[in-house]
Amino acid sequence: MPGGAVGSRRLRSLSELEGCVLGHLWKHGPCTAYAVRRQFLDSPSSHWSGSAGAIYPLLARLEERGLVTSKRLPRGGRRGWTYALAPAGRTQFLRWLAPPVTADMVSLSVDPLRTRVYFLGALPARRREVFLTESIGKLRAHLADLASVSREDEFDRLAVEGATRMMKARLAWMEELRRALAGGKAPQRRRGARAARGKRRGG
Amino acid sequence: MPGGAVGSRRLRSLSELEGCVLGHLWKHGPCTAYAVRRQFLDSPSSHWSGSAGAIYPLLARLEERGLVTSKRLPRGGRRGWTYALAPAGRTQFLRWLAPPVTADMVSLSVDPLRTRVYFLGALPARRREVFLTESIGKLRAHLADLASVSREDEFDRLAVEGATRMMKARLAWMEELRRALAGGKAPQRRRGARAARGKRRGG
DNA sequence: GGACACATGTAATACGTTACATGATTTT
DNA sequence: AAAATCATGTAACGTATTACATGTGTCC
Repeated sequence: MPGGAVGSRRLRSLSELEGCVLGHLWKHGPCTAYAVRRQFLDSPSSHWSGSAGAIYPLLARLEERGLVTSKRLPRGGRRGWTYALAPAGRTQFLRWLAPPVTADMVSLSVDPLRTRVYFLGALPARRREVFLTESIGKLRAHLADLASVSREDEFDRLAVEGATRMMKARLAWMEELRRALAGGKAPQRRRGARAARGKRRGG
Repeated sequence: MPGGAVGSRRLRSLSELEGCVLGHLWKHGPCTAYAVRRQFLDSPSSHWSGSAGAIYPLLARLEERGLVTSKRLPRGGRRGWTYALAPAGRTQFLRWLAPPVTADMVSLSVDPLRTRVYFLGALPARRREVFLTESIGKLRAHLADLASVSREDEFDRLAVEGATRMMKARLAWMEELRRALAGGKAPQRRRGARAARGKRRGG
């Protein structure tokens, strides 16, 4: 989420992405910007693309704030730097990691599938079924992918376990949804329902 | 997610927020920008803040693209407009709503709680417990809030059911996590673990 | 009739995205 | 050594956020 102007640059708390990057540095030790990118590039369920345009400037900003330090790459002719967590960065990272737990941390983020369910009444029954079937298929595939993501420590394992549980809940929900809509009591399936609703609307 | 320059402005597909706004217009008929804002303002688990700076310009852009039409408010001296879904907007909305289901629609978005679990090893056991306990408490409160959000139609009900299921999965996961970490086999609880890990890191 | 919330915007800012431009390394 | 891929960035862009400015209605 793009942030506005908040407080004096130095004291601003970390964004989620900044926290993740600092966390990577904490967990894996000094590394290049590209190694950080790869974490996002490789993850099947990362919200961020790990685009170069995000990571390189972000690390530059973190260095400007004194949260990381950089050294020229020692090996070979490759230009570029390795970044390491600075003491101030460690402090900020722990502050970001620890309580208090804010409201936006517990609330669900946007879910494109759920969002569309709100408006599923706009589709004829046939297309709804196609949508649900396709979603369920992709959900299953994604769940299978989750099983093979790397878990380098106990906490990775626990976190992936959480992701898996949520994916399973989402899948089960969509399966029930399909059953409910395909079965007897499908809402708005009687003839003329579409036209009748159309009159209420603008276009 | 902030988008880059993609294709010619006219043909660009809708962002999630644009889809939601058009969907609101489809579902509730013509209304003011503020009424749209309220949907986000009132929802306890919306990713978007519904800030004025997001909605007013967004509706202006949609009008520019011919997806909505506006009329001056008929009632009273209040300035401002009501927006209605235009035929082109309806078409685009249905295109946004329907298949194909893309990968980013099925993958889990960022979850601040889960993100932190990856790095929970950075906290001493005591602070971990505080974090988990506090999270669980807020999760329960949020779940209670979910029970009272408005459901104006069957699809609202189904969507909220999905949100509830995911929240419950998240809660159950965190409860188990707390049990696992508090109980016997807590990782890195032996003395000196922190210092030992510290040597690996930069700070 | 002043205080206060509601409603309607605008301004400045930050930042993640795509697309592009090179340089280095490996493959063929 | 030409081609392909990996790694390191930069540029332009869109857009959500916070903060502010102002007008309108309601409540004491």
